[in-house]
Amino acid sequence: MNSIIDPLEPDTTQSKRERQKEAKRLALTDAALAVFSRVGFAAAKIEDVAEEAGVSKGTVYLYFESKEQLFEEMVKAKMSPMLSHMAGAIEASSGSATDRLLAQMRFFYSRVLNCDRRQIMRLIMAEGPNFPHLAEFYHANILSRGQAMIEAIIQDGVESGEFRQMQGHGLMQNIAAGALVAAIWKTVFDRFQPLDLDAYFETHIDLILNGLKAAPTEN
Amino acid sequence: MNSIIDPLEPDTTQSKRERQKEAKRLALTDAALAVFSRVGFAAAKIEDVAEEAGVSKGTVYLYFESKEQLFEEMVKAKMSPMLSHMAGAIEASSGSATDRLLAQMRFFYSRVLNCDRRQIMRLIMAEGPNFPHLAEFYHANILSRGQAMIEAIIQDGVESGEFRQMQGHGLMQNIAAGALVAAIWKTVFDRFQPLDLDAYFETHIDLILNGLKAAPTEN
DNA sequence: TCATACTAACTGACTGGTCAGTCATTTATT
DNA sequence: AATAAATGACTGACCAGTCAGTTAGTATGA
Repeated sequence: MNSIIDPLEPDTTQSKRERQKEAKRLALTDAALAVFSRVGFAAAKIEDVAEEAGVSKGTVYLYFESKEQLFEEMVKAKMSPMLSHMAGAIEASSGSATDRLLAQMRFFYSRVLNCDRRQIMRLIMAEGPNFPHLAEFYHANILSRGQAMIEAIIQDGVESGEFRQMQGHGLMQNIAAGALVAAIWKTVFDRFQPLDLDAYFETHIDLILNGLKAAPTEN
Repeated sequence: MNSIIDPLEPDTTQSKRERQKEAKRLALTDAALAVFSRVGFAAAKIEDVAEEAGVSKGTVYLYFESKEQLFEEMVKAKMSPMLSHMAGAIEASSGSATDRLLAQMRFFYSRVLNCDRRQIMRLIMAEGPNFPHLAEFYHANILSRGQAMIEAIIQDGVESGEFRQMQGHGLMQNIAAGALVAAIWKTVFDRFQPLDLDAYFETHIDLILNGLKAAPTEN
C-alpha cells in the first residue's frame, strides 16, 4: 500500500493521495467525454460531469481551471494513445505499402471508430471553430502526422510499383474521409439507417486500394 | 405601385406587406445561417440574429416559434434547392455513368461546398444528436435521395461495363465522404493548412473513378 | 386628394430560469 | 495536530422568450 513495499516500481513512487488524484483526473476526463458527447460543449453542465465522475461540482475546479480547459484537456488525454502509436508507425516499415496502409486503417477503425473515441472526432468538427487552440493542436499533432504517415506509405508504394503516381493535394483527406464519415454516421444517422462498420470498412479499403492501384496495362 | 398596374403578374398579387414579410423571413434565415455557422447553435444569441437581419429581437418571434424552430427552418430553407435538383437528377440520364457521376459531384462542389451552404453540413454533424427531427429530415430528404441517385448511376455503370461490381454497403457514404471532409476542413482547419477546393476536387474524382473502374484485364 | 380609423408589424425593457465559477466549511489523510 | 482534498450553497452574468406600447401600412369617406 505504501511506497516502501515496492520502491523501484516506476509509478508507485506516488503516495496514496497522488494515485487517487490521478484516478480522479481520469474519472473526470472519462465523464467529460461522456457528457460532452451526449449534448455538445455548450449544453453540457459541469455538475453533470461531476455527478458522472462521482464527485461534487467544486472538485472539478480543483482539477481544471474552467469548462473550456476541461474540454481541451479531455480531448488531448483521449487522443494521446493515438499520438504515440502514430509516432511509432512512421518508423516501422515492414511489408508492402499496401499492407502498411491496410494496417493503419485497421488500427484506426478498431481503436477510434469502434469505441467511444469516435465521439471526439465529431466534437472536434462541431466545436472546432469555437476552440482555435484545440483545432490547432489537433491539426499539428494528429492530422499533420497522419498526413505525413500516409504520404510516406503512398510514396513507397509508388516507388515499388504498387500505386500509381497521383498529384497529392488533399490525398490524405480523401483517403481518410471514409473513416471520418463513418464516425459521423454512427453518431448522427445510425438510428435511421444502421451502418455495419465491418462491411463498411471492406467497402472503404476496396475503393481506396483500387483507386490508388497502378493500372496493369497503362500506356 | 398598386395591383391594378399589372394584375396578371403571378407574384405581384401580394400586397406590399406580404412581400416585405417574405423578404424579412429570408433575411432572418440568412442571418441565422451566418450566426449559427459562426458560433454553433447553443452559443448563438437570438438578439445577434435579429441585429444581423436588421430587426429587433421580438420580431424574430413573430416569424419563428423558438430558437430550435428557427434553426430547423433555416436548414430546411437553405437545403430546398438541393432537394429539387436531386429530384430532377434521378430522372435525367443522358451520357455515360462516369459523366453523370461527375456531373453530380461537380454540382455538389459548386453549389454546396463552394458557398456558405457548406456550413450547414457542419451544423448537421455538430448539432444532429440534439435535433433528432432535423437529422431525420436530412436523412430522409437529402441522404436517402443522394444514396438512391448514386447507386442508380453505379448500377448503370456496372451494366455498361464502366464500373466493376462492388458489394454496396456504405458505397454512397464512401463516395461522398471526400466532399464532406472538404466542407469540414474548410471550416475548421483551413486557417492552419489551406485547402484548394479545385485541386482537391480533382484528387477526389480521380481516386473515386479509378476506384470504381472495372479492371481492363480481369479474369 | 386628403383626413381618419383601423390593423398588422415591430420594438425593446423586463422576467424567470439556468449555470459557470467561488469560497467558507467539512471531511479525509498523514 | 496539521494539512490536503472535497463539498455544495451561493452569486452574478447571461439570455430565451414575453408583452404593453409604438410605428407603419391600408381601407374608407368626404
